[in-house]
Amino acid sequence: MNIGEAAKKSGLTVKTVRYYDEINLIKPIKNKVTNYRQYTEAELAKLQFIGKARRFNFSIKECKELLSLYENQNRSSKEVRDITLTKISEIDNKLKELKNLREQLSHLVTCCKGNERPECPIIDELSAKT
Amino acid sequence: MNIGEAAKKSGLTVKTVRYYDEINLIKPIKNKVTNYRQYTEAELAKLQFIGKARRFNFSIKECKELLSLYENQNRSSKEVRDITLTKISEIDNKLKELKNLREQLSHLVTCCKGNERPECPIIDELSAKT
DNA sequence: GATAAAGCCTCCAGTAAGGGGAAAGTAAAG
DNA sequence: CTTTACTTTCCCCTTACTGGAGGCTTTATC
Repeated sequence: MNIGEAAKKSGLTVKTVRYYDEINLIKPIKNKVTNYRQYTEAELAKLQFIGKARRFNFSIKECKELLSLYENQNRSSKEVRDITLTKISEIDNKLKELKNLREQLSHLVTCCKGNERPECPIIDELSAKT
Repeated sequence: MNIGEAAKKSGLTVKTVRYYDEINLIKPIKNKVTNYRQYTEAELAKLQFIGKARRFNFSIKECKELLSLYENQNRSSKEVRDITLTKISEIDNKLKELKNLREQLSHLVTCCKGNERPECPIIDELSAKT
């Protein structure tokens, strides 16, 4: 199938699919005459796999790893699980950081009257030394 | 003061400070002879302000807005508060998204034995249609 | 005074993961 | 035969810097 159909069926954009070719993630064969990319069903499945993994917040590099495990029938499930656990721990760190930020910002907001006057504890805090 | 001192006192890197000059965020005067950037105390204070705002997850564009409010003695605190509220709501969206991801990933992990066998519910899920 | 180290300068390239758009070839429909 | 839709490559743009090369200036050491 052509790239448009592959994109539609995988829920990715044509640009994205072309990009995945460019970075050697999913390289379809090309029609020698038209120079169009030709995607097989197996390649479509991999595109869908990548799309889903990306939605799970895996980076392209991690997607590459997962894809090679996906293609390796002799993989150990431990390898996949370890990558996933690492990702979860990254997410946990990000969550902690964002919660902390949220708390500080919302504290500032409660201190700020939010009126037409110039006195503003938020600006004061941002201006404070240290 | 020279850029190195300004960087150190603001907790930013020299590269970053130079970048802020390049994007017209904080533009110091330059010594005509040596071509060195010369930072005043006021500019240092702004660098510190930016550094803090960046740590609060404000984008450069938002920092620019906050900085102009910081410099405007006639600002209304409402303007500052509104920017901050918007930022909090962005953080909330990100939090929701990450929590959702974490839940799904940790569900997958509990389903995966993580042993030497190839059967892996994580890969299966990533391979699943839809 | 010579030299070396540190600090500063500009310019170029690269990051992640594509998006936007131009110019040109190809295919399908009316 | 023409229009429209699809595809191609190419190049620039995004965020917020970071790293490095090559070349001045200043300071410290011998």
